[in-house]
Amino acid sequence: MVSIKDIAQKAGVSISTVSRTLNNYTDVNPKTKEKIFRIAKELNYYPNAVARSLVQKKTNTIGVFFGNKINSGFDHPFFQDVISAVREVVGNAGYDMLIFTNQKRERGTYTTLSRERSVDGIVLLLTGEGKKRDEHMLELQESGIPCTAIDIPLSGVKCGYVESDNFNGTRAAVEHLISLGHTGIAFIGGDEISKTSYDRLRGYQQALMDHKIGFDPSLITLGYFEKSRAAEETRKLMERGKQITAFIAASDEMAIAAMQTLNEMGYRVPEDVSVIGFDDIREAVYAQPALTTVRQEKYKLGTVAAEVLLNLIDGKDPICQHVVLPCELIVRKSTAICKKS
Amino acid sequence: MVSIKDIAQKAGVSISTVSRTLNNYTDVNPKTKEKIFRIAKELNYYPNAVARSLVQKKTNTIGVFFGNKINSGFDHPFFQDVISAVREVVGNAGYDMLIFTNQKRERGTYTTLSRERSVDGIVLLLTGEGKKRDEHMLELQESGIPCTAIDIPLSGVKCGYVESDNFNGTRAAVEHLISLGHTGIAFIGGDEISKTSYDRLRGYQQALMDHKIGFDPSLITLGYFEKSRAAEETRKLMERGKQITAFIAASDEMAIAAMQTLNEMGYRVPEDVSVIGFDDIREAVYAQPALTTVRQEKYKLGTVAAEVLLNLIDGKDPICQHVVLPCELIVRKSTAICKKS
DNA sequence: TTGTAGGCGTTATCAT
DNA sequence: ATGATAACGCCTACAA
Repeated sequence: MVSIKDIAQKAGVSISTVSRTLNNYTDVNPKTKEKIFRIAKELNYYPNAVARSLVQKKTNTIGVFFGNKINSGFDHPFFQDVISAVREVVGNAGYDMLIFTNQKRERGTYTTLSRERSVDGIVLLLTGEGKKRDEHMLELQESGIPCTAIDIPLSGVKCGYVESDNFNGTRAAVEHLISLGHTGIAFIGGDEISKTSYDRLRGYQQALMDHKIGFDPSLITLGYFEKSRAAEETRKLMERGKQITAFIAASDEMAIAAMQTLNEMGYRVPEDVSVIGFDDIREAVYAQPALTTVRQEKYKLGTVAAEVLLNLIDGKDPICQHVVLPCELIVRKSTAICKKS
Repeated sequence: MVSIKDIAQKAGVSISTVSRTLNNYTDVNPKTKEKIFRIAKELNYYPNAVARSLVQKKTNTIGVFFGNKINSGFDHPFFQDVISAVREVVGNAGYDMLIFTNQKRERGTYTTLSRERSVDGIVLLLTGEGKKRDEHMLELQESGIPCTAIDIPLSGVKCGYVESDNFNGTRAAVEHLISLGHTGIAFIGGDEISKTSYDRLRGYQQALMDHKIGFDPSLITLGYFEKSRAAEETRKLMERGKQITAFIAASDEMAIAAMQTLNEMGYRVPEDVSVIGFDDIREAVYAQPALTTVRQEKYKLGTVAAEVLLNLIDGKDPICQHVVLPCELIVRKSTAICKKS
């Protein structure tokens, strides 16, 4: 490995002169400057980012935490667009992305791992249990490490988070069903720990109340964003003999699972039962029938999360950042007029 | 930031003793050992990976290069599974993953960027032009940096590459069509620079020759793995009035584009024209009709690429590594018996 | 304009 | 069993 020391030696100058030259300082004699650049090229020199980071305390690296479970991170249909957007934004700002994948660490928390690696900021892309606001999350918030998350309410001077307007999202979904004459609307929620799940449930309840329908608690269930759970809950609900003519699920994957289950049970979608999802993942278009759903602006979520993070790093916005992006109801073929009404 | 120096001071020992303790050296007094661990915890100490890397010349980091264009890397339906597998394997081996996203570097080649970051090894996940064996690729091969690629024939002591058996893949696809009575089989290839494209074309030609059908060069065209190009070529081919009863495309995305175009032109798939793709991406299942295709073991490709890389890093396999994985023909609904035969 | 020297946090090689 | 001390490659006052 060739270092600035080698260049200095060959050029007959000190290493500080080389360093200044390579970093485009102005106070360097044009002649020596040129000489140094020439030798650097001859020797095929490239700077050592590790050494530089050690002294500058800046790695030009954004850390990314995915959940460790399957169907999270790269596998997750929702995060694919998000991470792609993050990549674009931080890349243009001069950062590389470090994905924390090392499994050989026992004591690792978001904070310790980030500090060990000296990343300049981090993005949290977590699902399910990972979203719980546990001690690790609290530690992170107090750490002072610039961080942004999708869908996780982080508070702290160097924290930000971005989410969709989940409340009005499901609300619009319910309104759509009501306008089609539905009143027996079941809800397959997410979990009991995430704000996302909570807000979607609230939107559902609000819409029903707005229209004086009132909600039957027995029509509300949890699918934990898993296909199998959603399928199971769908079956249970239908077998209970309630007057259900429509389903709203807190994710497209669960909605698709619900449609499949309904099909297996002999119900036709949307003739017998309407179904609405949430997210608008790619599969939604290809589903049979094409899924009516609430679209999240996934790419935008990632873009904003990255931009907020960059601001946090640059110290531009010391206040807590919370951005809510609008959703859009995408009507496809899985919803129709309620016949029983 | 608390360092081993601080611990040493508080414990009344030298920094070397602290270092030894923290790295679980045996030759350290149990008492002082315990004391140091206690203080380390009190002070909330965590090691600085950057400093360690500087002296050890090992970063425990695998670099990943995606193409910079859209529809590559995270966006690419093919690479999603591949990268997910890579992540799994290198993570279990104790590595984190650095995605090279920084766009603020002009002079960056695979080699210089990798050296700057001192990554221990790299994975190349490139598409289209990125796969060209240009000077950057040659530089990398001679660099001695452990690297593996998907679909790019790398040669060099520290290089490996993994690919599917593309030749026999398209060959099986053609055989399937021939068994259905087709003889007018058009081929929408990839590009003229990648080995992948070349092998798939060869497989197509071989199968035709094996069955004494002979191939009409005018039925062979290039779609460059782009939907729009594939659609255009499909239209051109059909309008030329040749006796085409089936298409084979070098990717599912192109095959789906071909199906759409055929539909627009008034042909029914598979009744009038059969279509086969390559890859078996998720969309293939949802396509209308569901696409018959040649499946690549995407997850396996990533697993093997990562494993080969780890061996290369550990110096276990100094010889050039080239792994070819079998493909499997997945027959769905886009192929049917040829009526005109 | 250039050189000297100290330090970033860690590991590693010697002694002791 | 423990402590000096010298790297690792780079940056940055400060001095000249």
